[in-house]
Amino acid sequence: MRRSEGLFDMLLETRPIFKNREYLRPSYTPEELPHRDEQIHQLARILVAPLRGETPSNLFIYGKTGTGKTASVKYMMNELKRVSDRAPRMIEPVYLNCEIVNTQYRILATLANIFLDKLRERYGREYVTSLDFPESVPMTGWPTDEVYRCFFRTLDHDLQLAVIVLDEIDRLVLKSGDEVLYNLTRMNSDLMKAKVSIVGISNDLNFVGYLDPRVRSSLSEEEIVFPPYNGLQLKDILERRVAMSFADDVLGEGVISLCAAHAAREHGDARRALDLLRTAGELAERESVELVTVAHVRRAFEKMEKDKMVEVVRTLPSQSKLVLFSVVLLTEKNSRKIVTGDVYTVYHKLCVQGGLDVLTQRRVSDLISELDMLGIVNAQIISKGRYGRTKEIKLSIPPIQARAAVQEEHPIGIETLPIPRQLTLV
DNA sequence: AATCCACAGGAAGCCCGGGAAC
DNA sequence: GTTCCCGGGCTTCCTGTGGATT
Repeated sequence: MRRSEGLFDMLLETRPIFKNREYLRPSYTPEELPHRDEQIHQLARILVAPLRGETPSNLFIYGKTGTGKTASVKYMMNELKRVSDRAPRMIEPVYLNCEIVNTQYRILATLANIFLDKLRERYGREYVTSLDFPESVPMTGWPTDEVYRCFFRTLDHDLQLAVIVLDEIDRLVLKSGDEVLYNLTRMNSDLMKAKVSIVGISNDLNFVGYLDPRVRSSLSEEEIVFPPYNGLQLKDILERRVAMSFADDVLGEGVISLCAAHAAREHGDARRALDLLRTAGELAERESVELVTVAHVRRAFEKMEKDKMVEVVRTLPSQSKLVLFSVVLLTEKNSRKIVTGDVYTVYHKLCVQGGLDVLTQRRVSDLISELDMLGIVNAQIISKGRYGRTKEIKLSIPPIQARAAVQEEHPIGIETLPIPRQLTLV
């Protein structure tokens, strides 16, 4: 390269890989949803009721991650909103993600605030205040029934239908039980003007089993299942997005197929396929080459797996890190099976060495289960007959990676973990 | 068949921090 | 400031359990 050229010249000379990478991000809601016609049809059939003035049935949607559930529902929400002026009553679709809004209180408070805002939009601030409505419901502090009453009153002020979409509803029930759902489904019998319709979205197919029978029957009046995409469908989806997001002729032979194949293996997750494609493109871009190859896809796959894990471990609370580190040490030290008792012994030692609080074995056992759920370790309950019942724990990630992630620099203000270079085991 | 190990994991309750209202 | 409420992390106490051993 000629020295006289500036720093950016080379980068500018190479053709860009992307036309617009936004279309590959999970935040983008596509305008058309290929291979989901049947599901969208069902959705429409159920949600058409409010346009005729009836209350639509409550609805349950199942499907693994990345099968287009959220996208389809958001699409339907837009459509509902668009045609709602033709309906006999106002239709207000509301979307809540229960991963974030995950307690009864928070759900009710969020809903109350949303509908308070809508009320003010319609009638003006002064009128609403004059009716003795609060400015807003605080995100903590009130008794829950007070929040419920506030939401109820706000909602019932107008002739309207609230279509409440609860995404990742399984998270909510797992964490806080089904009391909210019971209250929400029961509302209709008390509301004078307004009506409520619940749309629950769940990744977990067995989820209804956990529900109170009363909630179950009223919530799953209608059900729609989103099956995973197969390899061909994924390929088709990718091709459509590629046309929008990548420059022409920058994808090498087999790139799309490989992305689709990877995702098909992971229960047909379209989101992952798109992420993979984008990351592969970004790797190629960083190398300033003009062609994305299957090698880029392979490296993108490895990178994503590793990033995901490092991030999870890095953000672990320090006690969990210590438990994980105990497993790492045991894995490095010996080949025999690691059980809860071993981990606790090492963990205890680390705590004493570092002058940290020592948690009880009961709690550590829970922490191990959490690590298991995060996919960092694999904990299986085994029975050794006379020698008890315990969890056999294996690292699911290479010990070197785990060690590096645990030992990563801590943010300022958090105490350093007492991680020794060498540990003498008992 | 009875025993017994080494825990699993449920239930209840404590403590603390944070926010709101009084 | 005090009081109330909520949620999260944790402990204490407890009952349950698969299967080798007695």
